Amino acid sequence: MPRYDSQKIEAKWQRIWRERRSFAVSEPAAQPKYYVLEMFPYPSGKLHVGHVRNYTMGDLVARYRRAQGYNVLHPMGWDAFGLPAENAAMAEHTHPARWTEDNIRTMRAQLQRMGFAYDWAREIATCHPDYYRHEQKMFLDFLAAGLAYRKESWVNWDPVENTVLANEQVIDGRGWRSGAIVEKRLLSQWFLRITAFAEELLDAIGGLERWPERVRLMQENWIGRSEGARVNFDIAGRDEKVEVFTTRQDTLYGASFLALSPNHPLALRLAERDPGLAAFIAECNRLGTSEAVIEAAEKRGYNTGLEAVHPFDASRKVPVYVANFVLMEYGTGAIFGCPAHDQRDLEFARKYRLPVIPVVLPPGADPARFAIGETAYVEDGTLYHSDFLDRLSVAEAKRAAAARIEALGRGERTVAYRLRDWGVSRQRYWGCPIPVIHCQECGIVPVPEADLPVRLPEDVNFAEPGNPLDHHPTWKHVRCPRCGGAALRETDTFDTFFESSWYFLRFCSPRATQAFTREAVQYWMPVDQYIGGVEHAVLHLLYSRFFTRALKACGYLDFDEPFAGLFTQGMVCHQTYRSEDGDWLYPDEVAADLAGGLVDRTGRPVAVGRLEKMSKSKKNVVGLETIVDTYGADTARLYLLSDSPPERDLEWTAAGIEGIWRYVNRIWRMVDEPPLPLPPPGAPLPAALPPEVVAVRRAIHKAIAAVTDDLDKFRFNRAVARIRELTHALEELPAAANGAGPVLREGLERLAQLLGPMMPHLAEEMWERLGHEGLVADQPWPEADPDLARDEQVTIAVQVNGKLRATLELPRDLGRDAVESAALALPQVMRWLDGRAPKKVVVVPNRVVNLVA
RNA sequence: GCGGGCGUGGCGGAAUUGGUAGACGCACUGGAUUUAGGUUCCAGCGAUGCAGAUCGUGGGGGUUCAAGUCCCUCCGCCCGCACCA
Repeated sequence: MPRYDSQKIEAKWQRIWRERRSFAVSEPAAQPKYYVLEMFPYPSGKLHVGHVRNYTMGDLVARYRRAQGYNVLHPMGWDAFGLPAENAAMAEHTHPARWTEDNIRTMRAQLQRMGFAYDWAREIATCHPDYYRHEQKMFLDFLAAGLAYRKESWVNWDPVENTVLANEQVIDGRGWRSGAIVEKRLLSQWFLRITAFAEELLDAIGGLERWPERVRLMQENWIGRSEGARVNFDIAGRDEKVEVFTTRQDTLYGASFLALSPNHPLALRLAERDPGLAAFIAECNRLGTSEAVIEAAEKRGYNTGLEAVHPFDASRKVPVYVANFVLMEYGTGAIFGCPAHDQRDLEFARKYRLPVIPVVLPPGADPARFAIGETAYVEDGTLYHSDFLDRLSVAEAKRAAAARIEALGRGERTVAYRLRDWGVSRQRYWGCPIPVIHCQECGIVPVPEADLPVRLPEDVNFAEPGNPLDHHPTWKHVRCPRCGGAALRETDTFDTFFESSWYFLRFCSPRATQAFTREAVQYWMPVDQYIGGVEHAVLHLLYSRFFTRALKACGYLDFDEPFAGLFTQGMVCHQTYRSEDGDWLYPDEVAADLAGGLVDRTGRPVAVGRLEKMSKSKKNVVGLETIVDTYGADTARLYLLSDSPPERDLEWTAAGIEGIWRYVNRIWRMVDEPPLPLPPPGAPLPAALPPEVVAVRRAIHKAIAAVTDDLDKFRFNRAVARIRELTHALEELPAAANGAGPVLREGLERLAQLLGPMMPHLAEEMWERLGHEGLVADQPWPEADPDLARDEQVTIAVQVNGKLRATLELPRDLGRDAVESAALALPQVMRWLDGRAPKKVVVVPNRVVNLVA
């Protein structure tokens, strides 16, 4: 039996699409626009099957919307700056640019072999000066608008690599690559003022209707809005104030201490004359900021000896501590402690024997006997021991206390956010240079626009540790653009999230001399359907939302939200294997022995590990080449779309891909050697068809309706199941019946169209074999005939006392009485009713009839 | 700790949103074709039972003519955030 020659056929259609420029788009067009985008990849080397799931989904959406008549923008590019290129440069003695270009070439070819309908004329790579020059300009505009600034801040510092690490790059307190214990270090860094948009970013989440609930919640939590008050405490005997932030101003009468962050300005000043405090602060700073370190660290404080005066009652004074758990970055870097109503404050108070004063009485509790034990009371209740707040609820007391604070001029209501400004400086070579110059005389001087781009030097040395830009012999030495004196370039580069925060705009006019043209962005944006991994829920997706607003503030564009619809796809997983020595093995290094056990190439037993996300480190990857060479791109694509719902993880198995391959060949046989002669294209259907042929036509139109609905709702696995049902129906078409040929033609044509977004090469080949001239990709999406898509006969479940006893085949929309009498006439029903008349009859039209005896 | 999600055959999953539980597929079993394997075709495939039938969607309880779906409660797994004042 001839097999489907995927290699030949796929290459043929890829060539035809390319020659016809089938997927090139321009704006404006008469049709409505649709922008589909998959999160662009980092060119890390080679793609494996795990990488292409979201591209397959994006391509499905692009081709489907195109068939529906939209002018579809579906671009692809490369998020090309990043640390792995530098690591490779060091390990393999190559240049990051070269390594990156090589990977891009490989991965581009891989994507092209998958047959994705990208407009390759719009391809971009963020490491090219033609791309990054625009973000240097944006940065200068942000700087002028006060949205970028430089400040000293505490960062994770890797003492071996000599660079700042992001929080994500610190694992168990150690650098992810060097394994060195990460230090806190105070460094001057560039920041983007994302907090200026905190409120707006939070409020607008409500309007992101086509975003997953999960992602919206994660962003909400990340921004972390808290309403409260800033309150000033006077320091007794000094002309000094400490401002604290609190959300529990209602519990001020329960205050028993103040705590300052180790990096609070007052703490630092006190430390100058208090060696004990200085030592305590130094120790706090030695500890990293990672989760594990924080978890292990006990709550510790240092009593400064100062006393703070209660804002409502000058006769009350509380001690002032410096405490390791108070964050300088949140609120004001100082808190007041109310141990009775905050668990952390309670633990601190118990340790340092500070008073625990309950001021909120739980409902029904006896004020004379209520006491705090091991657990702080954080629920609602009635205020007591609190002067003017007595007898108020927590909410009322918050309002009253805030009003009093404001009336006394001791503070004000305020809102605090968890969100911090985005530190964008990295001590790295393979990134976009930050376009500023440091001049002894003039301070920080922006690089004049005429001098952009600030290009990376090509002759760099990775042998020395640290930032190659910094120890490059000449690059950083420049003249100050303002005074002309000797000055130094900024040698930090941008965080690579900078590039990905606006690439979707560049795709709209990728060859424009400016970052993007207003017209193109006006036409294409926002992205109608964005597809990517949930791991970017708060990073890239939040940064991009911020960037869009920042660009709007600088006059670049006129909208706020970049992504109207977001879909987060699940990962592709695969079994892991380990050799006797504990080394990971690739799936193709593992074979079954005669007894059915698994062995490696030397015949030694192999341990089967957990099902895990495909990753190079665990070697549980299946190369894209292997699969495409053996089965073709379409088979891989259909596998990635079938079985698992797109948002859930998918397990890749050899048996699964074999199953899809069998199905591909089954479809292929139907067009290669049709079981009955097909009339020429466009031949009309006979007027009168026998019922069994009409049934097949119904199956065709039901499939069209169901698949269309499923694709609209991102239920790709179900759409595949519907298409397989259609395949069955066509196979069962009675060959001898009148009209069988024309109906088979109709069925195969629709099948080709429905498969088009999923298996585009097979679909084109089918279309051609069916005698059509043009491309199936250029055909409009089929429409279901509503009369055929709806059944004329329906199966009605007949229940007696809620249990299924029989089914009835009846005409659709038959009257209640007729359904009831048909049910009552059934012998099984008569038996179960045992001659009695039902007490109650429930008829659900076209579904069920329930007879209650 | 806080927030969210999930739990259906041996497995991935479906169930018109309260109306025939298990679509579609994987694996498996039997048969046909084949020298054989593979492919292909036919049949079977939740559990118990010879059968009529009974039970069955993590456990328990409830609402309803009717519950995988709604409510309460417990159990288990997964993800995110986490000294945030």
